Amino acid sequence: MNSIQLLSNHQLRKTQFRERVLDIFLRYERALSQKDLEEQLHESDRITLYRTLKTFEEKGLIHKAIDGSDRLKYALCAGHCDVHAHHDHHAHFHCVTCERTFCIEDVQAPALDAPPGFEVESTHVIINGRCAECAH
Amino acid sequence: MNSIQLLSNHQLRKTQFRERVLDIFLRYERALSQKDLEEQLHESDRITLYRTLKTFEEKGLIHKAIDGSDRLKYALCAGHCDVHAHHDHHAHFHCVTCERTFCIEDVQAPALDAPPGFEVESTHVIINGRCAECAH
DNA sequence: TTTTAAGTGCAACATTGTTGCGTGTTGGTT
DNA sequence: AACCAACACGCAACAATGTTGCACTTAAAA
Repeated sequence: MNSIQLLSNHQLRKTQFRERVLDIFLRYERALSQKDLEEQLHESDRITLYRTLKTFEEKGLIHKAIDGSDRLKYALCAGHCDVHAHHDHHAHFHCVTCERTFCIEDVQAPALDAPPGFEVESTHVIINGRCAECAH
Repeated sequence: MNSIQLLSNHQLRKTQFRERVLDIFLRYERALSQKDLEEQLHESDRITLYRTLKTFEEKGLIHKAIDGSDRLKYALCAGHCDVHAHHDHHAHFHCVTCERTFCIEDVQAPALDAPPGFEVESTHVIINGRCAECAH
């Protein structure tokens, strides 16, 4: 999957900026904050990036990666999300040392007993700890 | 448990402001954002509140309630947390309609297989959905 | 009651989130 | 190939939130 395919699959216009952003996601394969992206995109407009991420999220290319850090992060969707719904049910591993966040596809959300009357829509699992590089 | 006991149990000076903040937590029994608190505390200093919450969190009176919303929230700890460590392993239910967040003590974090070399420190479970009041 | 370590409140600044608007670009249509 | 309308971009501006420094006040220990 390349950035141009991703854009056309999601009814988005192909622009140089969007391709650059998607290429970074494809290259790093982990959740990235806006700041992470700005560091990779030499010369980029903060607002354009903000709106680009928002659009990508709405169209189902990327999803918010809740990791418990203060900073909002995004990660590429596995592939079958679209403008109607996201289907990412994996866990996010957040390294407390290097602050990087990884998607862990294997972990499923637990079966749960919500209180009576509560309607469950989606669940997220966040794991805090130290990644392989920071652990030793 | 009242606010004065909570403060002395955690080696914190008893001040009027801290008592007011704790009373709100005791009254509402759910996770509250700084803005929620400001609305209850008529006349309060934003910075003092910010530092008060930070201190409470460090001393183990309250914990960050990660709920996937943009706003950081805090909730009272169950009781056995202190300056050394937090021991809150419950789930947080975040209502997508009214934005309120509830601690769900019954749900445990799932057993998990972190990738090789990753050290797990803590896990969080977030449930998004609609609370009893907003569901019907 | 005195002392001092801690808490409070104001000012100031940094960072991030968000919107409006004029200009440039894309992709479909003529 | 040229045109056009919708969309995307980039700048300005503002809002909300996070954070620190400092002077003044207060809690609690001596």
